[in-house]
Amino acid sequence: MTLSRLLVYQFVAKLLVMKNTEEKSKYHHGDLRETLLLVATEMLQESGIKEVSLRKLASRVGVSRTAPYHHFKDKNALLCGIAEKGFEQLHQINKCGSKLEEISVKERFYRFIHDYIQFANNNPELYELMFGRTIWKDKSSTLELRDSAYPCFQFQVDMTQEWQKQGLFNIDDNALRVSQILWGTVHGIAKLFIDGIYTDNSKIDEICDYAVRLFLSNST
Amino acid sequence: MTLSRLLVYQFVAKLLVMKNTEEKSKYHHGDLRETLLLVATEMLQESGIKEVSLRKLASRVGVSRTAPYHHFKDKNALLCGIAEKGFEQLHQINKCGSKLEEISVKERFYRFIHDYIQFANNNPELYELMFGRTIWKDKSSTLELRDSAYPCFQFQVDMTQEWQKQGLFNIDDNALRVSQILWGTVHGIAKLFIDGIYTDNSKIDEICDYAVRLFLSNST
DNA sequence: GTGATAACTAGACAGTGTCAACTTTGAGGC
DNA sequence: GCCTCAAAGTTGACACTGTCTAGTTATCAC
Repeated sequence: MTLSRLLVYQFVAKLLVMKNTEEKSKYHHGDLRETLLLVATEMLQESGIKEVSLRKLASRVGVSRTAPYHHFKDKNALLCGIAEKGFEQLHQINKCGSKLEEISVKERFYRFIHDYIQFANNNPELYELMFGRTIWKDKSSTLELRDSAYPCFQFQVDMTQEWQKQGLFNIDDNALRVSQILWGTVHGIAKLFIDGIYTDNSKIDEICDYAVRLFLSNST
Repeated sequence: MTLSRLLVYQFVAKLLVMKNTEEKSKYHHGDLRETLLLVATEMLQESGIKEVSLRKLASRVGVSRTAPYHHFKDKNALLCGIAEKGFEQLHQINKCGSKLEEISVKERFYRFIHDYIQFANNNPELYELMFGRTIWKDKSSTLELRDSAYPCFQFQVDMTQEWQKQGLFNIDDNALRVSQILWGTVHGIAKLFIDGIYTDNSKIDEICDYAVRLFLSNST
């Protein structure tokens, strides 16, 4: 709903900017909110969250220091906006992986673990932000962020339920709890990698292998 | 308790300073390095890493803004110093848990998981610092930090080896890899709790139960 | 056209980490 | 006991940061 309104707004804004001449005054940017999110994500991926400052962002986009405040309540809201898109991406990856019907359940389970950790590894700074306390602790998470993150969380529980039905895990176990352990595992491994404690990236496949083995040594 | 220890410590430090005359000049603090670490840890636990600034710390200790720079190269070095002590604590907890010979291996395994997550939960800000990218990424970790952290990491591998010998895990598996999965799991769950994504602390015991069950459903 | 209002700007303030230059102090060699 | 010197502590300064207030400009609805 907010998204659709946003899209309408962007469309209108672009029309307005291009209305007469392409060299229309730039006092109004036209699509500043989305541009800010894009450039901020770029800065994040390039040089880490520590280098993302509203002032640098603004100057990079070509607006004044305080312009972003008309689109985001504060810096936290901007960060939530970035994380939002991250969750949409991750959700998409999970959905794709679970759809592969030509491979066995066990392989799909491996794929989930592997793709998850790979996503974190390919987008370390984004992942750090998405699951960091900066945006989650102290109820600082935006409503929109929660709207984008919760379905992603829920999907992991749904997948676990599916795995139970297919015999990977005990059907009598509480799916939420099992999912919390599984997610904890991939999250923990991902974190240890991207935080620089596990350093040998070339071992990711092997580690995923072991994870699958430890969890499934009893099944099938 | 931390506070009382701090006060005792400061008292002793002051005693040393006042060795001869009680109104000895306070120009030299006497034990600024250790006091800084203690008070900084306090500030960290009280109100989070975001509230720990060198200037506030200095004023709280009663010295000038730049005094800490004579004992720590920069803020990062101070944070490493705090984390160092955290690792010593965690190592101690692990060692204690592994010594309980009157309970079964399986119970000791449960205790490891439980105590680990409990430690993180009791010291969320400290744990966050200890394993955060702030001090680990970009080779910013101090030599002293690594000296205190690596034995702690190694101990988890040693424990895993012990568990293998006792039949909890396949003896032929690579102990390092198994340990990486196990540690990943407890680390991930701990992080999800302290970062505010898993919110129901009352479920910690149950979650630990499930973790043990998932890993050990094949053994014994 | 005419408000109203959304979008944007500049100025200001209180923070931050850290560098350089200066002062005080205590310990060790004479 | 004095003198030196390095260690410990000081103030001033700089370049940053997020965010508030007040003012300006462009655009939309009427």
